[in-house]
Amino acid sequence: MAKENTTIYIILGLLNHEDLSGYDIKKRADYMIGSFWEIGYGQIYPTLAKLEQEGLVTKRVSEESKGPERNLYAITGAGREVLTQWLKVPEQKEYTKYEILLKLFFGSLVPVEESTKRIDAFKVRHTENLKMIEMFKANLQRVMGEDQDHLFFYITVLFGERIYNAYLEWADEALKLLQETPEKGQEPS
Amino acid sequence: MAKENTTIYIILGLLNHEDLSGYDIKKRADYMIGSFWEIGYGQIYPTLAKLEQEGLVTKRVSEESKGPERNLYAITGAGREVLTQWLKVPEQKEYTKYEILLKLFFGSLVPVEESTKRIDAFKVRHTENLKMIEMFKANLQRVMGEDQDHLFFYITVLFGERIYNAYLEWADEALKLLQETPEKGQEPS
DNA sequence: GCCCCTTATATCAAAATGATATGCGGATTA
DNA sequence: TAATCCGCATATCATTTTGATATAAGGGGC
Repeated sequence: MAKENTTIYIILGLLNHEDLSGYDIKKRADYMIGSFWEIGYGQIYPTLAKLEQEGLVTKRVSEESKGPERNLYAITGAGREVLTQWLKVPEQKEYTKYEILLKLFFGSLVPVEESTKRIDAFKVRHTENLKMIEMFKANLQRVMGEDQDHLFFYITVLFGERIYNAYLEWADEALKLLQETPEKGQEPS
Repeated sequence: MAKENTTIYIILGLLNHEDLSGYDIKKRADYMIGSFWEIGYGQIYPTLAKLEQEGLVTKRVSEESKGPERNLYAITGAGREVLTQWLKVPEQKEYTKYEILLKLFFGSLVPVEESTKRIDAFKVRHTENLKMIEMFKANLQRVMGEDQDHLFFYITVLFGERIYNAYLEWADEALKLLQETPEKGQEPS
């Protein structure tokens, strides 16, 4: 498994639906895959240049005279081929990085309140994320069946729902454990 | 929030318990935080050099004459200070990257079996991870209460348990949805 | 007319990824 | 006994990703 630029496939996958600019790609990606894969301009623009050079996408300047100049990209046959090949390879990158768990892991160095505050903030953040996901889910359920793309989108939304719920359940469990723990026996009795 | 080398704090956190070599750090990290934060030699050795240069750790060559030469690192007072400061800052990096969801998202381009095979492999992988986590949990429950470090370790283990369970539940839900879906209406009737 | 926001492209240093190179010592195997 | 393989241990490198910043045009509000 060589070190592989995954951004390539995200861009090709999005362009497979419609022609987009780099800016559009960022917005689409944030909206549609943002809950499980983040992407920045620092990856998008260089990768678009690379894809164009390799003949997997073509670039044209948008004609609309209003607003700033837009470079619109379109996928080519070769690009579609590369995308399909990638989809047939089973291997998959998967990584998670939770700084909160790192800080909790080393949490015995600081007062317990630091840890509970951290978990509280985590809860707030993911309660918000869960709310968003539930909105997506409700919207999707209304249009499901129109085409099979929606089913795949729906499946990724269900993933988000499960994960955010797991986060919140864990947070409550962790807070309860921290509350039960006597503060190193330093309290006056 | 500047671009921050998190590896620094992992190393300092581990060295805070005992002196370790780069190789030890890798093994400890894999074992203890590997389920939510991965780290490679490519980060460890350069970061150790940087930490030494900044006076946050000191290096000495291990005396044991058996086996290859070992560089043992110890945390300094300044290092402990940096670690504690980091633990007091609430902000936290958090990202997840699931290539499987990317491939499912664009899954309408390939036969449904590709997607189900992918999810099956995902299940196998995480069933294994869950089994490992349950072992950790059982071991920890036996030694809990001995010192408060175990509680924090336990809390991170509970996180893994929740997450892996969520993965498996989602996988079954997704497989069910894919099975229910007619294959683009191409079957003879 | 001025300020702020959104659109839009682009670049850069720092950090992380993932693979590979090198070598020692001990155990297994031919 | 020699050959081979594995675990320990340090290290580096190209590629990719991160996260911040630079630049600029156009539209809306005041």
